[in-house]
Amino acid sequence: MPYTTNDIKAIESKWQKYWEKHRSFRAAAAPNKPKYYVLEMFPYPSGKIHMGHVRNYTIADVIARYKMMQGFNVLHPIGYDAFGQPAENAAIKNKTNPADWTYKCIAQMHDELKKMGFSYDWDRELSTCDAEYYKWNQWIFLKMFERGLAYKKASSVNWCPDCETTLANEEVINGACWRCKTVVVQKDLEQWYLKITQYAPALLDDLQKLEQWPSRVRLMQENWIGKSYGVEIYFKVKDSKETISVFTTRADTIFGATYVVLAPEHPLVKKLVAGTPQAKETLAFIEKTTNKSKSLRMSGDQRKEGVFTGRHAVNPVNNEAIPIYIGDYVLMEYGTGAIMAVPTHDQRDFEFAKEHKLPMRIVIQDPKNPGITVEKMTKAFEEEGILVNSGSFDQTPNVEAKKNIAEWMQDQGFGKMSVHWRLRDWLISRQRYWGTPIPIIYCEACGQVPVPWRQLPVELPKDVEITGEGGSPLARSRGFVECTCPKCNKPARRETDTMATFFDSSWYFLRFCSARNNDEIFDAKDAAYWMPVDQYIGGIEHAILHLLYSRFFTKFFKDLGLITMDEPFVRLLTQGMVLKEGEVMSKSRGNTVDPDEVLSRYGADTLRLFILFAAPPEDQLEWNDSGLEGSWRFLNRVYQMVEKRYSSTVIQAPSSVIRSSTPVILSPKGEESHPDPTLERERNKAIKSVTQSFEEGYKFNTAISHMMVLANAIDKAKTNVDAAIETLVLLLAPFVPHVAEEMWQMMEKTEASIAHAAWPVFDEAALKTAVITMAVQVNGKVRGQIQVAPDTAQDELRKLALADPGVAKYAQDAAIKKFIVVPNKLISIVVA
RNA sequence: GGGCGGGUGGCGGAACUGGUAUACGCGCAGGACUUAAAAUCCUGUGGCCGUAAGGUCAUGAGGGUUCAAUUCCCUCCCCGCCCACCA
Repeated sequence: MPYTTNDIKAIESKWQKYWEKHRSFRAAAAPNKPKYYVLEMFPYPSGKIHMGHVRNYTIADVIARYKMMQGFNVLHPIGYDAFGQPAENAAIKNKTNPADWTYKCIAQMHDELKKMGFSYDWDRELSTCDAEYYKWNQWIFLKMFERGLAYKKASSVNWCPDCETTLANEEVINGACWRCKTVVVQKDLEQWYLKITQYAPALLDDLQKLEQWPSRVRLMQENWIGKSYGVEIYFKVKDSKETISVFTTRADTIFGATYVVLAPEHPLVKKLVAGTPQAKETLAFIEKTTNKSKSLRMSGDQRKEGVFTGRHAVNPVNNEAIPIYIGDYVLMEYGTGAIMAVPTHDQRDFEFAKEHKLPMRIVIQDPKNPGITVEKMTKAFEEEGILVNSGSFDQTPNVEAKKNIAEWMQDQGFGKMSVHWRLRDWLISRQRYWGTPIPIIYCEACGQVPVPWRQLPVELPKDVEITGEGGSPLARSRGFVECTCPKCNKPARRETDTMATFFDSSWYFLRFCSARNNDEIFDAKDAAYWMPVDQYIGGIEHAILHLLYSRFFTKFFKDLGLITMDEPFVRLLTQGMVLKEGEVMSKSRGNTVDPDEVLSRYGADTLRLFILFAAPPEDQLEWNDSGLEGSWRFLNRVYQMVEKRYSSTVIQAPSSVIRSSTPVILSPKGEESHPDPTLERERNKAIKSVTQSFEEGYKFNTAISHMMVLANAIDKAKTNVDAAIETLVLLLAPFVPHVAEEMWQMMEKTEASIAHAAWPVFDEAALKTAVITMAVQVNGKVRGQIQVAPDTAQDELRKLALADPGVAKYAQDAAIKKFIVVPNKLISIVVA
């Protein structure tokens, strides 16, 4: 009797209740038991889960359940990344409070996750917007403040006009806000930063330890941190006491420098142009450029604008006086904010030089085009070549010269070798309400005063109206702002900015180790046992942001002596996107499939199975309704197989359901003593293949196909199938936990729940066959097949192969030049 | 512009270390059951030629190495993602 939607609903809710009642997935540290920490990137609680969540968490759940069956002590927690702007936007729209809205969403989300049957330890569930959680954000901030790692500075920052808040560099994507896509502008503001740059070397070097991360994520982080070796070269300004320091990675081209360019924001600019005829024009240019949005200014193939300052600089290597320009293509934030321009060997300089008719000089000869002149160049030559016009360095390959010239300049005092990083400090202040208050008090007499430990948490006031306008909402709460200085007891005011929400998610994996501990951020013993996270799963979009910040926090905690490991995530899996009709499923595109609808029609197990079967976890997944139907069919088939065999304890289907007319044949249990060797081989093969699919990179799609093969073999065998069915149910358990539990119960096994039954093991000997099929090729083409005993001798193989009629046709009368045997697989005969 | 992935039937995707390409599923076609349909079950299913046996061509295109190439090498085309005036 095929089960129905109602049957499946009954089965799923029955087992969900069972797991809840028995707290089946509660984890407790057990120092003598091997642990496994599986974690998915926790969700923002929007209230409804989407297919991306379902995919992410299903992958994690299968891994968690598999490891449980393998005997690991598994920690698999869940929580909510609950601070952030959507709650504020919703509050404005619905005239509610962000807290009320968020907690309502969390409750909904919680129910949806339960309906998927995920094996979470619900006792550790947490929300970052709980004061008992964000209290520790403040604690961390103060620890950083104490060590000078959290500091406030005025600078030009990224500002999203739509969100009305500042953004970190990592949050600016193509010059636009990562959340709302509004073009980001620059603003001069005093803001809080975390000194992540102090950890730049460790963050870079330790990427090597992350062998089990996708290499592209490591590469993306490497590029983001952006270490480059080069030389800072000092150019004296002619007729002045000033010196311009430029940074270059191309010391080999120093003899080709024909001008110097400063960023418009460079502090020296105003001093240099003062009193020159060019002063007015220069200042106007600076005004114009700095008002331009950063994204516009940085967009690639733009005309390079700039002006001459009227001053000259002296190239230390040849004492040439070269003009000093200001150009919009030079960025103040990188290097020294000044460059030496070598138009012949740098495309950007080349374009600028053409635009402004500046001189050029070739210093690296193109081996493919040795006679070329400056006039004939159409673009910069940026490849390897031999140095010319470079004094005593002439005729050296430029790669070699790079090092030699750098050392020589350093010896001569012309410059010093240095390293520059692309990574900037992390701007964490946000002018928003729904986040962790930054625990700082401003006192006229004492300055920035940290909130004393025992006063934590600094709680978010509830009486703030959220309007979405007019700066930090907290500034409008007098009760919040007005306070007394902890040092001198005089009236003072609180910081009204809140922390970026990425702060919250940078350490939640540690909190999960002791989620209910209110005396400490986490228990050192618990963290030592559970950490690091063995398997982390989430989207590639966090390749830089969240993963880099989490690594930074982990290193900081290690320096505090709280933990001993220096990397938080041993193994990372970045799951692919869910597409529909070739496009990413998203609300804005309106092409989403609601997991709830699928759930109410097919149940969680079918959804889980389909999602895992349709594509390897890292690849994109194309949604397909008939594929879903196929998964339903497969589960149904297996269920009937078990039901037929073990009858009685079946969920009673509603009477309205028309039952199949075929009578169920009840066979007495325990009658089998000699399993069919073919089926036994298939059974062992399935265990081996499914286990391998897990161990070799979580190829769930092939794992499922192997289970299907076993199901097909059971169907074919008809009798003596008990052992094979049992194996199939066990293999299915991590994937489709509810149906597996139900089938397990029908089979009346001793373990009450299959979730903690042992993962099956295979017998290598059972995989052997008495007869194997070998393909026979003649001149590279398969012409026949022969059945032989394993490891048959060559002579025998030769005889048998040539006796095959198909082979004989091509090889019989010909002279055999070669006879190649791939043991137990293939024979290749080469004839003249 | 730079970097990293990819390109296999009508579709999602398999293929160990170079060893019988297309596992498994979807879809499709035919059949069984049914008054009929749904569901279920059985059979077939890369293209071309052939009644068949069989032959032949196929893993983005072209070349190479090899007894043997989806896999290794060279040239090129296309798609996706990330970074991008970083000196």
